[in-house]
Amino acid sequence: MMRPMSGAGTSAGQRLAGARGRIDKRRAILDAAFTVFAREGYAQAGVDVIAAEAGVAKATVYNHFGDKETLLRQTFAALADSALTQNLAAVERLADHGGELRAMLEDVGFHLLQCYCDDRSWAMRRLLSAEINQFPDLLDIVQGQVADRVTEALADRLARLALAGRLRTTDPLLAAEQFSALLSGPVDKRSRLGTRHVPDTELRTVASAAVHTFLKAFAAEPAEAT
Amino acid sequence: MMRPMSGAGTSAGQRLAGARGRIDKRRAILDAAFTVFAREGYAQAGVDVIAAEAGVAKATVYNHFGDKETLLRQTFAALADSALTQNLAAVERLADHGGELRAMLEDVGFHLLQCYCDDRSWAMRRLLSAEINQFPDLLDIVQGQVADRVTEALADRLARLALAGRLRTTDPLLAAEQFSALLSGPVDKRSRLGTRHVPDTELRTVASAAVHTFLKAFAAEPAEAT
DNA sequence: ATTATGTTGGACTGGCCAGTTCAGTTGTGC
DNA sequence: GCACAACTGAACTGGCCAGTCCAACATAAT
Repeated sequence: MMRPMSGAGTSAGQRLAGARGRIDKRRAILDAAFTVFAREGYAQAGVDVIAAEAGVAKATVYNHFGDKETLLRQTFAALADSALTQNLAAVERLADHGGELRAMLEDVGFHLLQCYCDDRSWAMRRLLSAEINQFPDLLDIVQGQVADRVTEALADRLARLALAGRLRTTDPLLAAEQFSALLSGPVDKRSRLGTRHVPDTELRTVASAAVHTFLKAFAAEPAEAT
Repeated sequence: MMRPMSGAGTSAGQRLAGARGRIDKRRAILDAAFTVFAREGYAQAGVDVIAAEAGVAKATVYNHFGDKETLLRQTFAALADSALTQNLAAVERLADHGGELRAMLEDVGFHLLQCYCDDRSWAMRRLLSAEINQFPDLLDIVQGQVADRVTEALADRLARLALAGRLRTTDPLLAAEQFSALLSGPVDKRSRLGTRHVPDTELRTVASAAVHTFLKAFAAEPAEAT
């Protein structure tokens, strides 16, 4: 029938065409797998359906991943990887370049919330919840490789702000945890487990409220009026 | 074989024995269903297995609930009902009887965390996450009937404290949301999606930290040193 | 006793799906 | 040109399970 991949591959670069085609298919399968897993659940998801979604034969899926279980793990690994990058980028906005502290915190909070509310992000958490009993090791991939590192990175930044005298805290890790909690907690209810899309303006409102409370607790100055 | 239910039923009250036996079986099935759903997931859970766990024939399950889907819904309804009762009981500990505010908040926080960390509570949330795509209405049962009401009740209590001049806030609902967030957020990471049991001492620590931050933001007095 | 209702175990149907196999195709490196 | 590796489509096996049906049994009310 149609064989778009190989055709497209050769048009781009002949020497890499074979490998490129293979790699592209791998990515296509991982993407399709996540889409279908997220939509139907791991057990419900048929490998045939994933293959169709990826535009690939079922045998090719088994060729790349061996069985459904490792396909799930690889899917999570790929996902966690991209989530980590995005979250760290958000945290890195928190630097001590003399700007106004409140605005900076709100900015970081907003971008963290955007990561948190991303469709794929919600789908991943739901899938993890669903399969945690059958595959406890998935939790290590997600929490150990992503959530913990992000919190740690955030704690680092807060510690430097405390050292610079702009925040007051003896436990930056606790501050980071509570900052995250103030962000994600209120948004949890509003997004109905990721079912409802939360618009950016609402995210900014939540971020602003979170920072307001956070600064009352941790600001170096006695906290100005609101 | 064995027929323990009817025997136990008649020993209690002859007239109700039939009905009682039936009701007991209904409860047994609901309990078993939740156990198995939680352990294996909705799709994976065999109705035969649930029946066996309940000590009942498979046909009896269909007799009571018609099909697997309504069994799931009834299971959630029963669960949400009991969760609501427990949570409201925890919130009601927050009354304005002149006691020390901080201690009272820590007490409420601790008991809310106990509800939140209960095994069945975690299992319910995981199951909900897993099946939200196929059964979006389950969310209304859980969030609409439980979470929202609890937050509302908490907001009521906080409003009365504010009115009595013991807290300072113009938005008790926001305060309630942030209080909940400061409690559940830090515990989320520690409990590994309910996989790990969090000991009471740790819950007290988290509650104490949450109240500490909360009071810095919302206490009527400028906040004493810690 | 009889009737009605609920329960039981077991057998049975129809459908779904992971994973395999295979014969045939395509593009690449040499 | 040839050999090689990946890919394809399709058929096939074996296992699992929701939901139904049935003949026999228990219990309560009349």
